[in-house]
Amino acid sequence: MQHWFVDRVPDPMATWLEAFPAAKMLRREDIQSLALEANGIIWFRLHSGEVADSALSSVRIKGGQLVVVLADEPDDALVTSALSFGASGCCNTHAAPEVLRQVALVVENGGLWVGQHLLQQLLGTTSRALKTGRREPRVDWSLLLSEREVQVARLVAGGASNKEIAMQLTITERTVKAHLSAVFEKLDLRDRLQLSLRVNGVRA
Amino acid sequence: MQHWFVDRVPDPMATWLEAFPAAKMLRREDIQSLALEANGIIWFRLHSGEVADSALSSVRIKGGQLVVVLADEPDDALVTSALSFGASGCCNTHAAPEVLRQVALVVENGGLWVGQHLLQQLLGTTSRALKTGRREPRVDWSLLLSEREVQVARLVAGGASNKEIAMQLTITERTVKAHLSAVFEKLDLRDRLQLSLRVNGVRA
DNA sequence: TAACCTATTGGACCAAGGTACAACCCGGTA
DNA sequence: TACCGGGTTGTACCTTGGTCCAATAGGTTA
Repeated sequence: MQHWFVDRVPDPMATWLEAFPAAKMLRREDIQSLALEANGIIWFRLHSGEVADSALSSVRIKGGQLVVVLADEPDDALVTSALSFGASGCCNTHAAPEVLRQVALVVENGGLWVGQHLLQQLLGTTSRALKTGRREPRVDWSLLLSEREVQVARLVAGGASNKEIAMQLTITERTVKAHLSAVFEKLDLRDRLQLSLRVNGVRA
Repeated sequence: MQHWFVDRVPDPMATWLEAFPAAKMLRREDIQSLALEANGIIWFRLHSGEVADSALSSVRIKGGQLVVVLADEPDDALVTSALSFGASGCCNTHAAPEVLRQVALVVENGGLWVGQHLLQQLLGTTSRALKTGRREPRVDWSLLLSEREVQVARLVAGGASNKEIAMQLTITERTVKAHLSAVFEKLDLRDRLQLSLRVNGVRA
């Protein structure tokens, strides 16, 4: 699964790369000329003030191509217009890496990703689940760790080996182990696979 | 995150345990007396012919308690009534373990899980993403493996060690390794963490 | 029947993951 | 100043994961 991030500027958000290290950046003007395989997700960023229609019209959504809109200021109107244009979802530009992975998970399985507020509107019900205020099931792990430990944890969760992490962060493999030991201790996990499940939200 | 499966019968579906090995089974009559912590998901099974209202009325959805309905024969009416009753989603009783994990992922993050058909109805749009017929992005891994290899792969993906898998399947740890080597070979993966990402759909 | 796939196991072996104990540097704080 | 936490690294050691080569056995298919 390849990920392309399309923006007006060539620099990706740090969170995007954290979510998908292998992702590629594209300028909007480049997207036309490039032949993208169908097997991937295009993340199309909409800056503040932009509307979905005019910006997205430059993208030819070919058969099966999945598009997710990253909105600086998402609202229901923007989401619906994005969906009606053929996008598979819409989320916040500054969403955390875990959220982006979750969105990708849903989208690549043929699902649509819409915000809760919109769903509530659409359903028109007094769904309790929408009102229980469960906003923070993920208060957890990243808050318990130091900044460096979070970096290591995310890379591990993405499948990287200690050696790869060491190179990426330009530190010793030994230091990676030290951070990981601290992470395991703090989160009460026994190995990197458990950590991956925790970070990726697959807790069983 | 604890999972409880509530059914009229005490025997869980095999897929449920594959998805959440640590899940607990409950009879419907037992659910009242049991004090369930808020930190978990209740999977409530509706058999063929049952309607959400009458069956679900036995469940007291306390503050923050997450409920997902497992329907033998889901339809839009059932889903909407389940949601309006306070459930966070509704999916098929016989859904694959990966789908169940995905549903859990969405729900525990405060999302709602609804079928695509319903979403299409609700949106009333001609969303292309809903019509591209992308039903099988996951044609992949399980079809490439033998039955035994699939079992091992799922347990690995859930975070189990070789020793644990060996005990669970009552085979030697050596045999587990053999199966895993075969799995890695067939799926072109390098280690168990990559396998976990693949099975759990976290491919970056 | 021969060929083939799957499941199973053994032994040897190497690589990677993880722990224990200890040390250094640095910035903030009591 | 002394203390503490975070980041860094080292040595040594143990455990787990994974591979290679090899073998047995049951079932299916050409």
